[in-house]
Amino acid sequence: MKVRFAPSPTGHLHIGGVRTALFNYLFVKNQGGQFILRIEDTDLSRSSREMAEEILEGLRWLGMNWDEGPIYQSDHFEKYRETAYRLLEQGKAYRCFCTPAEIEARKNSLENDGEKIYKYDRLCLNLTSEQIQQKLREKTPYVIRFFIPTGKTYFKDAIHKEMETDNSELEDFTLLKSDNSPTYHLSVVIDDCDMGITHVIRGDDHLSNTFKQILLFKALGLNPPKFAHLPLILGPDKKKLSKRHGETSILEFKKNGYLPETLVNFLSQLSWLPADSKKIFTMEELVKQFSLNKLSKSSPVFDYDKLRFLNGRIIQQKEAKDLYKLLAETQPFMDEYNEFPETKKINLIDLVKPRMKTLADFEAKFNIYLKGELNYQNNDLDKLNETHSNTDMKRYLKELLVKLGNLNESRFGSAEIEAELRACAAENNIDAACLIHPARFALTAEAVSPSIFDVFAFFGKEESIRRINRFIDYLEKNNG
RNA sequence: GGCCCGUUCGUCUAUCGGUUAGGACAUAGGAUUUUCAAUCCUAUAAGAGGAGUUCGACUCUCCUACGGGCUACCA
Repeated sequence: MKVRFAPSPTGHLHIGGVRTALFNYLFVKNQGGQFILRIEDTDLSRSSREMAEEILEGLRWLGMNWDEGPIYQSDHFEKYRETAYRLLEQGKAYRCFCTPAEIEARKNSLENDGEKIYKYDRLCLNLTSEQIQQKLREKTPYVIRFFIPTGKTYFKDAIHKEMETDNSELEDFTLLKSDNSPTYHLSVVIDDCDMGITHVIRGDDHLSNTFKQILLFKALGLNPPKFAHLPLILGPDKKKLSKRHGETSILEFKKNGYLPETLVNFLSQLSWLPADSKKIFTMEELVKQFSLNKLSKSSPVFDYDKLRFLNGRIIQQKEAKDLYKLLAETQPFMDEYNEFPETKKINLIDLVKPRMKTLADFEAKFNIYLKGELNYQNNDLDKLNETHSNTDMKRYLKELLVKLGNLNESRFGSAEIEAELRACAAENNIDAACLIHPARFALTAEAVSPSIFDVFAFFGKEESIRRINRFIDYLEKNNG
């Protein structure tokens, strides 16, 4: 068995394309076959090598390694041309000298039986050989059109079941453009055949095209592969998710701090439900249980909430040292922390990771915990003031400083600090919260943090005291 | 306009003629906690509408509505 993922490098690799690649991958690995990567760059003017590279990078990042390729269609132009001319000689295709403008005009104006014409009217099919020779001598540009035979075309789609159309619905589509380059239909059919593709798994947007391609396969005396058309992913607005939806390039997700496992798990749950909806699966586990006929036919909507949820869960499950590596690889802000010891950074990651939804979320924490960028003027302080006056905070924090001062640097651990703090609260006849909340804000300038005692321990005695004093100074300078 | 595909909680989905229509995300409440997150518990919430077939339909058929796709010398 062989499948291919065949993106065209005319834009970024978007999430829909990734899903198509993933389902191809899961299917063929489950079957023990090969996954081939083919770059459909027949439209030279719109394709670029940079985009192709980006597609490869995206697939690699997600862990979908291909067994063959990348194969570039632009390397096979000669073959496509030959095939088109062979069909021409066999009378299965014909030259068309009409310009796009002429065809457009006829489609718009001509009506027979009050019906609007929506197909090419086969004007050039009736050209005599003299007329054709004349046009060729005049060097009139032409395209080669496929002649759609009469009859009906059937195929069985793995997801949509039986498909059928009357060939009269189909247009004599172009095989070879006037610049001698092939159209998509020609190149896919030839390549799918040459590469021995057994299953074509692609988006629903190709469902109608399939009839044309089957006719082409048959005209060439070839057996069409099996087809499976995946429902298209919709954006939150229920429109097809595509480049139009903004930053949907897969690498954008990487940049924004999503993990490959997140995308793979999330995407695998679109149109399919891997056994346990609670579990996070590895690629291997997904491969094991994948089956094409368990896919749903309807279009799923892309849900960012769920994506974030999954990403947060996966971050939590990761070891801090692995997260450190991932951060270093994907998040440029990490460069600003080169002078900090690695163990310190890993400790911080361990401390804050339960609250992180994306790798990018770590940046704010690094700022606060390592760089010490404390901006006291924020809403959190206002909220804090609702229950803790500045005067009280100052007083209690000073008491706390005394207690902390008694602690030996070597005994500055979470449990010891908690004991000291609670003792301090008891002596002053106040709730521990009256110390904890101001302390949290003094250390982080935030109302939310990991366990405050762990935060103390992370900073160590010296830095903890420094930060508290800094906050006290701030309070003294601002409204006493 | 024509042809095609689709339609179960707000979202992703389970069910493959007989279920109190299940789970997950989100939302709300509770437990826990120093805060938040996490975790655990609970709640809210669905078969587009209409005909048929059947003892019985979310499941099969048809119609309508809605959504999407295709209708290029783009893929």
